[in-house]
Amino acid sequence: MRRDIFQAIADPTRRAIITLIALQALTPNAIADNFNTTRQAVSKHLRILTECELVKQEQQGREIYYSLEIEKMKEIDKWLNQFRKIW
Amino acid sequence: MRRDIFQAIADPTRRAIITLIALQALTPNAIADNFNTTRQAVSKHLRILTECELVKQEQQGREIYYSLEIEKMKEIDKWLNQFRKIW
DNA sequence: TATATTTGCAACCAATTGGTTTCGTAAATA
DNA sequence: TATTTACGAAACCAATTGGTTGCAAATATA
Repeated sequence: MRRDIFQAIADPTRRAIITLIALQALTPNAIADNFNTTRQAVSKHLRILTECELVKQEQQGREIYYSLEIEKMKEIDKWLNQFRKIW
Repeated sequence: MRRDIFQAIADPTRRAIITLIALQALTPNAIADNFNTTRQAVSKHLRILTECELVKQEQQGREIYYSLEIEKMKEIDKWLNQFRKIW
């Protein structure tokens, strides 16, 4: 299964999740509350984000807090570098 | 049909095409020669890239030269800005 | 004029996607 | 202990994707 950061940010809901958890760690339910979607749908997005290491988890009792692996975002920035020489 | 720049760069072949035509305008056949794919497949990728205005065409006789709309690439950079405040 | 080349476009196909429903498990609470 | 809550995972579904084949139009060449 192809799973890279560019595919991860292709989905608008995932981009919104990324923006959301960039500021603070949130549980799947808390994330779902911010969108017009179900907890399960968010869960699937989180799995994809986890698989490409864009997101890290922290278990706290029965809750799991998700937050952004900000370092990974720099990979997009790195890819853009080749175009910075032009623009 | 959803068609934005993030979805456009999700495909690795399209990213390679973008890199290729960033330096020089090329025809679909010339682009296809660079990959292990057919002219028609490249053509479909070019259509997607054109639809989200990442690519511009220039007709020259029966040939069509495709080149990168470099300004559009800045939209990705713009989206990354919100994370630059953090990293 | 007849033929070859370059291309876009439509039809089709298998694989993947985003989503839902359902289920099982683990932790908190009554 | 029984119930509720939070969650991941699996099965399933419709829509989309990347790719192919085939064709028609336009330009170049013999």
